[in-house]
Amino acid sequence: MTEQLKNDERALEVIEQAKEAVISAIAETMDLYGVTHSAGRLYGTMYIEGEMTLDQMKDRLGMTKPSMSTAVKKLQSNAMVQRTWKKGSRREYFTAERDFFKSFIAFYCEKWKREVEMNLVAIDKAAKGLESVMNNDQVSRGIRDYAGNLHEQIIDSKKYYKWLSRLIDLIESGEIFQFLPIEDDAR
Amino acid sequence: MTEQLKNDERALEVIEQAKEAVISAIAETMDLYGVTHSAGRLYGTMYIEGEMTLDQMKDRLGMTKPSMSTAVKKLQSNAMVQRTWKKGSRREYFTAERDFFKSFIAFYCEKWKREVEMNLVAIDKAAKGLESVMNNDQVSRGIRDYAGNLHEQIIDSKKYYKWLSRLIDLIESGEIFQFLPIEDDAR
DNA sequence: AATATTGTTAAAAATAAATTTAACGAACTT
DNA sequence: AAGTTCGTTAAATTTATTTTTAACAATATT
Repeated sequence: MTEQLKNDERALEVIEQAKEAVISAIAETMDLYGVTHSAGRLYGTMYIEGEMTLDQMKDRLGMTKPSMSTAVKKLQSNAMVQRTWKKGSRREYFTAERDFFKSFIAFYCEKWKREVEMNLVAIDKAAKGLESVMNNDQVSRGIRDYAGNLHEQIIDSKKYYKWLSRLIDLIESGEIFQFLPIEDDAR
Repeated sequence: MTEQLKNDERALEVIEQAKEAVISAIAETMDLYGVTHSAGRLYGTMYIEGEMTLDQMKDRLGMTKPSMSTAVKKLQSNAMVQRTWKKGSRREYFTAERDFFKSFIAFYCEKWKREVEMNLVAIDKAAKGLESVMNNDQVSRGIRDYAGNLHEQIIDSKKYYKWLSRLIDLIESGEIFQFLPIEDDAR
């Protein structure tokens, strides 16, 4: 083996370790937010390796094709992975969203929207029931007061959901980057 | 049974349903962010019922004390629940953070900080390895270029982590409420 | 038309996570 | 000091989730 080949081999090993460090950090990070570890690893791998097919994924991660298929679907549903078209090929290629700002926006806004929606519906439903108790003078004072206190508490929490809703708008519209610009000095 | 008692009973039933709606919505919401369903239910219950002991929790949720103990610890670690002191009592009382803004800040900033920290460490480590390859002229051109591209990609991603870091500051300092005030018109 | 290739679905197996039972330990009470 | 109360820890159990194996459907290739 020539000197050159040995150097190249060592270099490739170093590169693999570098990739591994980044992929692991991404996977662990995503773990924090309820993404399964292997979906996180897959995202990290695609982020580093670029466009991949299901077969490439299964070889790279040492898993089966069905699990790649489901993991990729999950990531697609979070808008963290997109399917890409390759003319002439029947194969499906997938690309990780490389712009973390877009991933951030898609991931959080999606969840926050569901949070706002679900809770406002529940609050309105609960508030109606509580109001019917509060306004029924056939009911004991103590119980009506109790309903009144609960009512006040849950109505008050709407402030938060409305604020969250405006935060979503601020982020989705990109307006947030006026207050908090992306800086370019990443040394 | 008197008419009054029947009305009260019905009213209490309506109140229970109202609570249940709110608690379920909170639990499902927290599920989205990787909090287990029962920890979510516990938080929701404490949010609605106020201060509780472990024994009250286990009775209310129909679970055992050890699971309440661990769930409450998890919630405490997210700053979503605080221990409260009761003079004269040896018992431990716990209160859910009722200010959702505070919960929001504690929950996300905590995770985002870990995300920034972990990834910046990994990136710096990876970048060092890649630089050693890029600067080694004993290594083939193609491999050095490959390392260079990876290097550029991961260094570029630091922009995002730095931005996220500034977002954390903005939120933790409360400055964000200047741009995005809490509105009080929650009708 | 028969055979590959590619991706998905469904049931089974393996793995991981949550929950309980049981036992312990600390702090108070008598 | 002996007995209680309250909370935690550790092992065992249960439950839920992930992963695989196996079968299938769709599309292309021969």
